[in-house]
Amino acid sequence: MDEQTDEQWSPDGSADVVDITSPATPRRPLDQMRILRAAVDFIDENGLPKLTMRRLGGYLGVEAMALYRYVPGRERLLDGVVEVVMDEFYTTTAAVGRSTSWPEFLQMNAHAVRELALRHPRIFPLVATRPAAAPWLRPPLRSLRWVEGFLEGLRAYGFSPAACVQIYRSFATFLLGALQLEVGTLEQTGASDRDRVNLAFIESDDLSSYPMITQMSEELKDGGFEQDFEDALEDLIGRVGVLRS
Amino acid sequence: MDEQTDEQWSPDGSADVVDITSPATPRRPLDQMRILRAAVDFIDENGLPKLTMRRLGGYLGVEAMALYRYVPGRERLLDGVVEVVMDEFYTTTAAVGRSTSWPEFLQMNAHAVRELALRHPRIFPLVATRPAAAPWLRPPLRSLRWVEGFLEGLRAYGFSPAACVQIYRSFATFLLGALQLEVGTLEQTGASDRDRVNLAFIESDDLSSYPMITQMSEELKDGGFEQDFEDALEDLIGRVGVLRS
DNA sequence: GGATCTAGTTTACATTGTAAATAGCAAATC
DNA sequence: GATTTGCTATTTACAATGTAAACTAGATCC
Repeated sequence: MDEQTDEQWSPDGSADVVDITSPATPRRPLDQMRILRAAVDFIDENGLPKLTMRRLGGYLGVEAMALYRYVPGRERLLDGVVEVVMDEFYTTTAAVGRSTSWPEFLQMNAHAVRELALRHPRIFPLVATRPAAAPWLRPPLRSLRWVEGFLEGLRAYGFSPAACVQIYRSFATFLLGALQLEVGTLEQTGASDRDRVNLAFIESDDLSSYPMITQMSEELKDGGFEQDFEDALEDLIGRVGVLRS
Repeated sequence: MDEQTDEQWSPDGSADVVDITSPATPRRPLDQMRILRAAVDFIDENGLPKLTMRRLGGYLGVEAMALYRYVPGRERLLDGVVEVVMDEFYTTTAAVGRSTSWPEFLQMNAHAVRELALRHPRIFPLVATRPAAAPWLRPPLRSLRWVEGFLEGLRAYGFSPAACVQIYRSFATFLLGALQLEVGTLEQTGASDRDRVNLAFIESDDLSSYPMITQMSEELKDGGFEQDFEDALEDLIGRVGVLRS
């Protein structure tokens, strides 16, 4: 199987950089960054469980073992994927800078993280759960550079150092909860498809025995993640305001 | 590997049952519940990555394939693990019932979930991230029975149906964020141990280039999860109070 | 020419999840 | 009693995985 796919890399060359010799080979040599970005794309397209070293190799037109020259192993590769995504996030966010008011600053940052999560719904769980580089970094806000900028921004708005840290933490908690929840519903069941094998050992999923749930099924049903997010964010901002004294 | 065992069921009826190796059961027939509980214990002790069908079999004194008579596969087994843990949670929580006031009701429930997370720190991520039975169930509050009781409680305190649902959602978001974060730090690095291979492709973890972080390193360092949890909970309760009108 | 390095491939192996066939053994049937 | 039936666990088997080690084709330098 694994048809190995005929190299869909356009051999366009286009390398008019300082490169001296002939670009005879259509195959650009591998490098760490290219592998990591390919992994990001691959997971976006096919999901984490499908990412194997061999398949990622095939995706890059290369044997699996070639990857090991640039990446210590699958586990570290996933760490790298997280860092790449967070870097992308950082560069698209750094421009936000100090806009006008601190509430707006928080708003924009929150929305930027949400967009990240929705742009990479199958990677976000990794961002959310992998152990961070430093133990005090709190996922999903785990890029040192980003945190630096965030704290700097808050400081400039007049918050005390202690308040800045507090805000960072609340912010992380809020984003992790809200986005993990939202993103989790996008990935519909993935592994366990609709074969309803008899694992109903504990509770019946017959709703008729749950009157409250039945009664509120209307309200429960509509997702309303966006609204929830905005509400909770608004609330967080309100709470932060108190810290400003 | 897989030592341990050496199967000494004596074929003759020699009565001395002393066997040091297998901990509890000499030879009771398997059943689904026993397997699931063993899986819970196993993950608690050894962590999810170490749980393989063969090892779980060995843990129960049985070959791997024996499990397949009672469980459709590894993926479903993990679903079952989640359900077992949530059931344990439900039974220890149901007694809480309506205590005195709704703030206290929320407090006790929140603390119960936190205790669950801290009692099973290596299982909580499963509870938090596996797709739930119904799409509107929000992890980690994913037991129908529990949700029913929760809504019932809130209703009895006079909240409107819409408010109940809203509270359920905020509650889930808060708990998911706070506990996932806390539990995540307990499992220190797990996969990637301290071999600092050169994956520092993007950011240096040299703190000297991050003045804000350095400046606030004091505040950042201490975990303070307990305090964060209580604060955020208090805040959530405050917000819920507004919904009561 | 060689020698050495570089970047990728081949081969190999232990471990995984799980399908299929098999064996042990109790109760049921003759 | 002997034998059939049914359940339960084991054995065997296989494809897929991560990764170590050996190998190889080309580029670079003496």
